[in-house]
Amino acid sequence: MKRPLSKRQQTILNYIKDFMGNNSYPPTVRDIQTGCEISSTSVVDYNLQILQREGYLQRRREVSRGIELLGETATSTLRNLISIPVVGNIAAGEPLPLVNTEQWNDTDFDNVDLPPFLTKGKENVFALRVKGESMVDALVGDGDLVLLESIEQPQNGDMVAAWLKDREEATLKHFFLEGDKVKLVPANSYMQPITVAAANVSVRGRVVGVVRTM
Amino acid sequence: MKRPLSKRQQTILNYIKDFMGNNSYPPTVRDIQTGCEISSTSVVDYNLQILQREGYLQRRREVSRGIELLGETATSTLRNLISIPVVGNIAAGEPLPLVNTEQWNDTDFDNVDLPPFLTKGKENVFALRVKGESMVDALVGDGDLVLLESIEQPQNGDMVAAWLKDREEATLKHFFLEGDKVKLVPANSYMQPITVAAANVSVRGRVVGVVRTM
DNA sequence: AAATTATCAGAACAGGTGTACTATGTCAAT
DNA sequence: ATTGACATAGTACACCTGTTCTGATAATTT
Repeated sequence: MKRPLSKRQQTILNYIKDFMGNNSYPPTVRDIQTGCEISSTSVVDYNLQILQREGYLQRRREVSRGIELLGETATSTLRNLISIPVVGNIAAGEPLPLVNTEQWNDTDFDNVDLPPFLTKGKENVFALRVKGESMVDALVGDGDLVLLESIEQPQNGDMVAAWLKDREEATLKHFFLEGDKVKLVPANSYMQPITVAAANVSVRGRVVGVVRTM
Repeated sequence: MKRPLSKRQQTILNYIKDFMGNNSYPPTVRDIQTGCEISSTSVVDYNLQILQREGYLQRRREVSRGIELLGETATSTLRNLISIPVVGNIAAGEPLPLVNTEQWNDTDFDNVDLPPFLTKGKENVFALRVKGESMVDALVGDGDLVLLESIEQPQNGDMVAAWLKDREEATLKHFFLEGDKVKLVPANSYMQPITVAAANVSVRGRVVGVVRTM
């Protein structure tokens, strides 16, 4: 039905959302032009036409800032919500995606809009979509959204998203550094902790929340 | 503190509110002019300056439609979060609280503000705070917030919050009506389903989401 | 390779839009 | 009647802004 959007169209759409979140009025064509570093207003107009044709937004002809977001996009624009990029999946057999913070505004990703209390007001929060049932021992199921704070070094007790190099396995566990070893404790206390060499663990982020819809 | 507004200023303020309710972008000076049947743009500008000075709105100079409503006006117009009452706890040994829908607005409860996608846009959604580890087989842990839609009769397959009368136990399970019996299937497929008499089950709501912060 | 489509670049135009300026009117206090 | 603050009118300007046009480039299909 809906054809996939080009990268530039994604960028524009996310810029509009971001703009309206900050400003309470929509951007002009030229706001979008400079904001997305596009060389011509006609390119913006061209892509806005496509976004309109594909049903992502509505435009009022000849009306300045006459852009109205449609669908889920609309509800998300408004304030009090923090837009978080869903940068990839987390699954047992797949490596955790590594994402540069700089890219986050470049909007190559789907975004979810969440209230601030879920992200603790942190800026550097991203989300991973859970695939499969491999995280049930962390009380996280298939399709759940895991909110991760990008951090340098986890504190003992933090729940982290970790990649175990030798097992080639992603996991969500409580993190405890014990010398040159790391003890990983499942949230579900019925399960056993595991202990591995610190060099074998690659931590991608600290879990700050989990969101499930059904 | 705030001086009373003149009739014309009231008219303008209401027109702006009305306009933004219909259009998702603020009006221009000339929109206000014609909408309020004012003969000159300078009159609009003059009164907008006063409305700004008195704190009713904010203007961005040189920006078309650069009007931002302040105060209660703002939050009421742009409501993007849905306020959900946390009506009580859900724990293994405690009965599920029974709450009248009418009371929800009466703010006897703590509220959480969530984005609409978490509540599927339903009106009759409330939340329960999970106490204890008894719901781990539904992938729900201590402190999680369970979002429930108040419903008449669950559909087969819905995850529901149910009270088992004989066991005096609250539980979260997938619901299947099979004749005069009800099969309750845990989300965690490693656990076994249970089957009980339909008369023994009291369903309080359908689970539409789970939210966890840590 | 050729043709077709999708996308981008640059410039220009016409009308939209915030603002400034001057003049006039209202109305209460002096 | 005079004053002075408040309010309104009309007009004009300079910039903003959506749109259009022509042409070029990249991606895809034939």
